[in-house]
Amino acid sequence: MSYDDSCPVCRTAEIVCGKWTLLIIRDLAEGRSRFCELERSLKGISPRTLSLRLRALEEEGIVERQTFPEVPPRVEYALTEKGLALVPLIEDMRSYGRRWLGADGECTPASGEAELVVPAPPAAAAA
Amino acid sequence: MSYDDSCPVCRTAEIVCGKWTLLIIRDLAEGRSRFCELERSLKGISPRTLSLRLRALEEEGIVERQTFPEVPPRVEYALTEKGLALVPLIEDMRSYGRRWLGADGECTPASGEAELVVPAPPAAAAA
DNA sequence: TCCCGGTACTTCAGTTCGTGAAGTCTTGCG
DNA sequence: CGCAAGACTTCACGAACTGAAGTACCGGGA
Repeated sequence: MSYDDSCPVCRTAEIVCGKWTLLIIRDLAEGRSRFCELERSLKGISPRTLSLRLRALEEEGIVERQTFPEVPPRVEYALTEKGLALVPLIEDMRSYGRRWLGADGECTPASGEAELVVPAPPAAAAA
Repeated sequence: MSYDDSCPVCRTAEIVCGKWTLLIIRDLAEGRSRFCELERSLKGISPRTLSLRLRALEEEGIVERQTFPEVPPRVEYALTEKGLALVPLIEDMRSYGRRWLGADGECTPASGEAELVVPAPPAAAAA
């Protein structure tokens, strides 16, 4: 891919810059998820791309895959520690999008967001 | 591109996920730069891609382009405020790369890094 | 005089990446 | 039987990215 391997920004860019990759991680940051849930949440992704991304992310050790031997087979994906470490990146993107791109949708169930980021807003800021 | 427009993460992903885009911003975060400097620093980028990215980034209001009517014509690119707001993202990527991908190179002239983060080195450093 | 080098690109042909639609495999249900 | 669910593959096509080459400009050296 011709990026410079010794540069940490390049290395991260390589992982992160496939189309949909960051969005998959954003979804998984909310909790473990199944293939078809991701497919539904990432409206517009092709199953081929989702499959490819998930596989690559698994190889990188960013997501973990767990198969259940049920009868429509069930597979769940979750972030590893290495994957969780990307969440601050996502949060930066979220605030950037809100501040500079005028995007204010939730796009994720809003459940995890508070947990993940805000430790405890100092009540003073509001006043 | 089929991303969800109301989602801030998606919107940012759209901007940021072209190959090289983040690296261009990383370079520009070190200070204004010319086309051929970027070309040299981003070893392996094709001039076409660089040109395309720079143009797109300009349209987005992330970089500013300034032309000097000199005799080999000179063009300089710099981050706007909207572009500078992406620097924390780059810094997250840098620490992620260092911590989780074992990449410890500098990849940028090392000059800017300190400038950007440290407000003013105590005069003792020079002596 | 003619060619060279530097800068900022554009054009071209070819490869890789991502897409939508459709197909695969398994078993439970009506 | 035939469809449904779930997790994918396969296929053919278009978009993105690539390397090599070309364009336009002019000053300077052989």
